[in-house]
Amino acid sequence: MPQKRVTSLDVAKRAGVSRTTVSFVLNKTSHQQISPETVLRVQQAAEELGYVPDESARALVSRRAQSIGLIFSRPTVRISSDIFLNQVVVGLLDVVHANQMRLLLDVVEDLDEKNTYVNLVKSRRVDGIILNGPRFDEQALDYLAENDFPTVIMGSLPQSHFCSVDVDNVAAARTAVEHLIHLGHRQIACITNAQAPFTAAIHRLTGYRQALENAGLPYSADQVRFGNFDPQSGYTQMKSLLAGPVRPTAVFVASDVVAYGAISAIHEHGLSIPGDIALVGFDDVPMSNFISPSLTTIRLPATELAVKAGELLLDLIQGKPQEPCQVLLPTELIIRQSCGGKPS
Amino acid sequence: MPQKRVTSLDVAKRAGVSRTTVSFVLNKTSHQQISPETVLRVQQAAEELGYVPDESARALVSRRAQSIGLIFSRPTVRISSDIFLNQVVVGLLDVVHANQMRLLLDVVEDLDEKNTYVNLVKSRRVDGIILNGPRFDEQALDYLAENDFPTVIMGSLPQSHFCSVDVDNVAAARTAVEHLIHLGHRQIACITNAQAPFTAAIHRLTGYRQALENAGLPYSADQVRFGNFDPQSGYTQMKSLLAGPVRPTAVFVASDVVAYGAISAIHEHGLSIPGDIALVGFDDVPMSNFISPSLTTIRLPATELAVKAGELLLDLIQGKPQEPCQVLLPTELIIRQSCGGKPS
DNA sequence: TTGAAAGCGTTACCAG
DNA sequence: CTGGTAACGCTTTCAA
Repeated sequence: MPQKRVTSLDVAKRAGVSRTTVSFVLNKTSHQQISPETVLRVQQAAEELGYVPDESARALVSRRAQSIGLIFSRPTVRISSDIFLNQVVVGLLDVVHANQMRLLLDVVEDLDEKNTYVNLVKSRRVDGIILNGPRFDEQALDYLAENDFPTVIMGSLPQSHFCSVDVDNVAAARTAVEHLIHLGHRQIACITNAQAPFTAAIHRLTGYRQALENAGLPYSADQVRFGNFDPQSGYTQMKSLLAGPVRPTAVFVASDVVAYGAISAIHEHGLSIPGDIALVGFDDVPMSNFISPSLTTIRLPATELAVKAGELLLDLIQGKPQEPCQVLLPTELIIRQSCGGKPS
Repeated sequence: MPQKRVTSLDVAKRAGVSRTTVSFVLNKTSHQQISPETVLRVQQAAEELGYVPDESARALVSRRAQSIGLIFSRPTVRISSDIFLNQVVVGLLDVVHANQMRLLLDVVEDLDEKNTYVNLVKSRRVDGIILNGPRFDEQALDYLAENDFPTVIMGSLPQSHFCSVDVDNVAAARTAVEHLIHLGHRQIACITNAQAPFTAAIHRLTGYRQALENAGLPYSADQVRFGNFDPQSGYTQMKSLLAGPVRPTAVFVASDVVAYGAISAIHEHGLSIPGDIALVGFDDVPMSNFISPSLTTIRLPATELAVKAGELLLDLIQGKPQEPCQVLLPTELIIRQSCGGKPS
């Protein structure tokens, strides 16, 4: 007989009070004044019995699931090598812990209408949702918007009125490419972090283009490739770039992890970094300081973004008026060895 | 007025039937025979109204939370750079999706008694638990054992009777070190993947020791360091190893990510890999094929482990008799460049 | 074949 | 200050 449940009634009996009183004590419902000794008796009884309230029952009546959903908007395969996500989880875990809540994790695959986060919302399993890495074609969000369900976007979705937390991807990418330009590079290629539907990919690409154009350099689609979250895609796209008619002297890879693959392809081609080709990444994931060559990159405050998103969401859930709702956190160019800006 | 909830009663009214019928239709309770046209009418009504049952209510009465908990037994900081976890999440997500369940993520920090998974269990938030990376001092598990709550350990916990899914860490580590020995190395150091309380760390260390002893080589604690899940620890411990009196010609690093740090330290010391020092890792995370030098390592079937763990857990939850409950999956030595076993 | 009614364990209102 | 009692939305037994 597993799970001999302890209910609030058991606690009540043991403490010689009613269920109501137990509830008041355990929830610190201070409206009602309860004698200190009763409080103690109840607490003791609860302690002895190892009583923990049933969350389903509590959720049913309080209309609070006491948990939030973290949704990754991408196929599961694209999660396997994206270390960036770990930092998001860590940040969110901290926030939910601080608020006695729980974290539910899910994924929405390409345009998968069946298993969307809308179900999560409608079934009241979560009190709010954080959508990570939105795509332009995000459609299920409309429902959330109409019902103004507590939602925070991690990333940017133009023309949406959701609360969001992000960095200025355009500016950050521009900074990365400008660094390359200042170093004297003129033939600069770009491998994005993800496919086109992902907003961050387009924004970083835009930054790349702006930097080129500001410097009077031509932008050519021939020098652009789309990565796909993992090193393999970086490897493949870099190969493709190297097979082209003009070899770039520098590459801006809009994701560190994708850059690892690009580095491998460059080495395999017998070229050196930064000697033959300079490289700037994006994200500054924990390994980037340790690989060879160490990667010059844009630091993204991943955990802070997550924490901010979590806090914003909790405010939303608690109905706190939250107006300046599009938060941008700063990025930073971290100069290491991969573009020769620093002694090797 | 956010969230104008649609209840089963609304559906019933619209379909011109009772709540009972709605429930029967939607849950395919085939015990009762319902006329096909009624079924259709109900389904249509539910569809039109966008009805999704309230999970709290359902959980309360059915005593099923329809979700499982994935618990990482380590401080959150130790999650940030462990890409291995992503694969676990991916595998589990697949399993829960296939079973209309959800995945709840949590962490238990060092000996943190307050916020343990026991609460998760007692509050009925999850129907079962997967504990990833157990420590020897895991104490909260006792409660689960006593109440035989559905639990699967990812990793090994000696003397426990829980279902578990793991690889043979001892044998795998032995294989890795034997590879080094066959290559002619005699002075082989070891950096573990984690601190001593983590069972996997000790098991891999044991494999290292066995390989040495089988080959008649002396085991010396001087040649052993404890990593801590991240590249930084690998870097630090490798520095410490290099500062010692005897320089190893090979190092077995029981985690790829930790190995990245070790590689960096070796390079910084002006030594080459595999020329001066050969390296074998453990895990075969997605980047290891792309870094320089590419890492010879033990492939751990991470996703498969997770899937197996998830399936085992679901069987347990559904009360299916599950006797051969300690599953070991095979590992494989992947030879790349970091120990010179393969042309560079 | 369908419907009425009784809970599931909690919170919260309203008397005592 | 404390204790009945009515919800919360669903499933399920039992009648009709």
